[in-house]
Amino acid sequence: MGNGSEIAVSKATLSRLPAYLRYLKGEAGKGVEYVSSAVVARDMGYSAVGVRKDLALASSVPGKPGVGFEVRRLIADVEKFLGYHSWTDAVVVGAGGLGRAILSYDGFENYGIHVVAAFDVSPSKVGAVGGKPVYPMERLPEIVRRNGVRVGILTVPRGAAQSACEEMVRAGITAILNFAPVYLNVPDGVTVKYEDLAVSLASLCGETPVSE
Amino acid sequence: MGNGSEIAVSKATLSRLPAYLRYLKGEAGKGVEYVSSAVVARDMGYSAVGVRKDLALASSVPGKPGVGFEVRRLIADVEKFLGYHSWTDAVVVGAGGLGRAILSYDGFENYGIHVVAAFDVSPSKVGAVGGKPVYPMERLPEIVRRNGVRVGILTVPRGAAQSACEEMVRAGITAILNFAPVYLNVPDGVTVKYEDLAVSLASLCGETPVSE
DNA sequence: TAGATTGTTAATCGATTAACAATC
DNA sequence: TAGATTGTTAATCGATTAACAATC
Repeated sequence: MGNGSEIAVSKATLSRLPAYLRYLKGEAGKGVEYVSSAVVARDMGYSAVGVRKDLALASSVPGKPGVGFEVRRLIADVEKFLGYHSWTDAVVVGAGGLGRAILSYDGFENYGIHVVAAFDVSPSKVGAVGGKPVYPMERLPEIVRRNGVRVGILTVPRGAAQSACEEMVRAGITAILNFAPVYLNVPDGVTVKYEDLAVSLASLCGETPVSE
Repeated sequence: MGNGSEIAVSKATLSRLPAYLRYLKGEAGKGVEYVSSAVVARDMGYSAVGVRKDLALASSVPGKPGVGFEVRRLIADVEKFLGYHSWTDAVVVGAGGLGRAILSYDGFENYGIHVVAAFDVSPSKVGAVGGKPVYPMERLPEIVRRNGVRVGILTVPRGAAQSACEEMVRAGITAILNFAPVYLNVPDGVTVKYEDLAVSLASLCGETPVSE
C-alpha cells in the first residue's frame, strides 16, 4: 500500500533502533559529537557492519567516511524514522500499583505517547495520579470514543484481565499492552503485546552464566 | 561445556516458550485436556509446523498422532525446560512507584523468581511493601553478598540510574533488568536487559494498522 | 596523499515453511 | 481400517557476516 517507494526495513533492525536511540542519547549527554560504527558496535555488543546497515536505513544523511555519524542529527533521524514525533493517545485500565506507576512514568512523552487517562472499577481509586485523571470504569467507552484512542495499557489483576480486555475492545481499543500474566483471547484485528515482567526477568536470569 | 548431550535450542524458540506457557495455562483453566498443534497455531498466530517443532523440543513425551499434546503435562515440561523450578533471588533498587508495584507483583513466584528485598536512598521509603523489606541503599552490598544475589531490578529515576547501576555491580550483581529509560554503561560480564515501557508501547503502536 | 571509515555485493548462517512418511 | 495429527527431511526465506571498492 502507499506509493511503492517504501523501503523494506527488517524486523530485526526495527527492534534494535530504540536501543541505538538510548545509546546515542547517552553519548550526546556526554558531549560526544560523532560516533563511528566501530565504536557503537563495541559499546553495544553488535557487529560494525550490522550497525552501519541499521543506521544507513534510518539516517537521512550518509555517514562520513573517516569520521562517522553526527550524533545529534542521528538521534533526530532515528526518532523520526520510528515515528516518535507523531503523537499517539493511550489509556490505562487498572489504577493499582503498576497502573499508578505508569501514570507517573515520565518516559512516554519522549516516544510520542500521550497517556490520556486511567480507569478503575474501584471508586476509591478514582481521582488523579501524576496529573492524569482516573475515571470509573463505566466511563471508558465514552472517553475512548471521544478521543479516538486505539491503544490501551492493561494493568488489572490476573483474574480481571480477560473481562477488562473485552470492555476495552468493545470501547474501540485495537492494541493492548498487557501486564497481567495471562493469555488474552481477542478478536481478529486486535493486537496484544505481552509485557510479562516475570518473563523478562526469567529470560535475563537465563542469560546469567550458571556456574557449576 | 557440560557433557555434550545438550540439545541446541534456537533463540527464537526460547522466546516463544513463555507465550505457549501462558496460552496452555489459559486452556488448562478452561478444562481443556489435549491441544493439537493446529489449534495452538491458530489461537496464537503461529504456524502449526513451528508449534510442533517448538513443543517437541520442550516436551518430555512425544505428541500423540491423532490426538495432540496433553495440556497439563506440557505445562509442567515447558516450565521445567525453562528452569522455572530452580529458584533465583533478585533485589529491587528504587522503591518509588514502579519499584513498589514490582514488590507487590504476584507474577514472579510462578517463574521461580524470589524478590528478596528492595533498596532506596530515601529514608522515607524504608520499611516494607507487599511483605518485602525496603532497606536503605547502604545495606545493598551486605544483603546482596549474604544472599548471593546475582539479579537486580533497577527502578530508580533516569538521572540516578547509572550510579545506582554501578553500586549494584560493585555489590556483586551480574544481571540487571533496567526500567530507567537510559543506556547503562556496564563492565564486561554484566548483562543489562532494557525494559523500556515506552518502547514496548511504541512498538505496539507501530503494529497498529495505520489507515490512510 | 594516507588513514579511517563508509556503503555495497556476495557468501554464510539460522530459522521458517513445505512436503511427506510414520503412527496413534 | 480411516482420519487426524504427529515428527522429519529438504527447500525457501531472511538476516548476519565477510570481503572490498569508494570517499571524506
